[in-house]
Amino acid sequence: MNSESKLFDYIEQFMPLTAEERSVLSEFNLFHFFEKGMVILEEGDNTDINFFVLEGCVRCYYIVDGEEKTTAFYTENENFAPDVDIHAKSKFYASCVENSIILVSDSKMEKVFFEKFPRFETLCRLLSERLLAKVKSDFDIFKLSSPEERYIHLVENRPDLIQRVPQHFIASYLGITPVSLSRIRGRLAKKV
Amino acid sequence: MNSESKLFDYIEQFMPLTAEERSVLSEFNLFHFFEKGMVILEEGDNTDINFFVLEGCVRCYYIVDGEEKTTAFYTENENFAPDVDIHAKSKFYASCVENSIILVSDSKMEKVFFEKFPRFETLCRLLSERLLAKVKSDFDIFKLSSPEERYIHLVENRPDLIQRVPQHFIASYLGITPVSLSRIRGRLAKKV
DNA sequence: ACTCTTTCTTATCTAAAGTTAACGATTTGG
DNA sequence: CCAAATCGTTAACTTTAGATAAGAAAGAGT
Repeated sequence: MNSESKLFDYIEQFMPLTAEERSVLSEFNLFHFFEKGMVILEEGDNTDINFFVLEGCVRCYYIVDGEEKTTAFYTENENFAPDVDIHAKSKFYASCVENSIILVSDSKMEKVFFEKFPRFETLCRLLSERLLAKVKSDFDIFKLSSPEERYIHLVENRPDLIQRVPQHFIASYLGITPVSLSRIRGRLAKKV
Repeated sequence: MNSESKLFDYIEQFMPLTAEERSVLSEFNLFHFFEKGMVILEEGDNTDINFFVLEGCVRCYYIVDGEEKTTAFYTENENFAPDVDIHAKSKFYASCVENSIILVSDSKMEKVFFEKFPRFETLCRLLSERLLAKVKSDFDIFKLSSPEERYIHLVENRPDLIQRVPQHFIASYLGITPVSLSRIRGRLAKKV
């Protein structure tokens, strides 16, 4: 299956696309291929940009005192942007954990599309609200849990991440150090 | 200033309201007054409900093993809903930390209003996207910080909360126990 | 004023996370 | 195929959080 049909398939989970909508989407030249390790966003970059991961895995991280601190992973059909304020500067970096196909858009494309197809605005509002609820709920669970519980939760809910992402990235994603994560894994292995 | 003009003022930060829009908003009977301590949402409640705090302060919390675990506070001009899926059941509680004026709406009202005034959909999308970015950023900061740093961050960024909310609620909001927060405050007091 | 609750602090002990450093194992690049 | 970098584990030690209990301080209700 090619990249374009993956995108159409994803959108059609929520609403069917007309031929015209497909064609306008195609004209945007949205698709970009990035190799593993490539940095697609840096601190200080312009924020009028939106990423939608069609295939692969992207890691977002801050650099604090020279150290990378991972805060998020985005995989198939997840999207992210550095900031809502398109005139701001990004505070974090993003790089590809794997070879990835990513849709890159900006507010101008978005505007054209929303004006041409207003029902997309509804879709985006719903997706945005849904995502907001998910992030809030994840945040709640994070606060309610100990590091060990957070790791268990991740293993149960995103087992793919454990497989495809190096462990020291997972550690800061869990808000702990790599050493600490290694110990937690050791403890859990003994318990079984 | 009455409650209604506070609402209009808030919306007009983003876009001017026509007389008709104001009148439709007024007809909805959105305004509700709740006294300090009142529980406005319980675990298991229907989720087709949306709260917008016009005045006062609401605390959201889970009950885990019989203990209240606070995860969020909402104050002036902040809104929240128990879930995006309006057919779900709420997983958390919400109660008023202070006497509060709250706008309570549901998806039916929302739909009527969106259909009558489509540009509200744009406003809501933008607000939702903005909020999403804020929650994500807060989550990032939370993960990057130790409990002590999180407390300092809260004191610097939401000093009002420290004043108006009992400390043991703040503690679980910071992901720690009340005892631990008390110690952190003790440590910080000595350092100065 | 007095009691009862709520709230916060303090102390003790235990458990776990942070820090640093050292050691293999694996991967990467020449 | 070797050298270098990356990645994960382990260990020693320090710091901090969790659990529990006890007590002080402040508020609420009678």
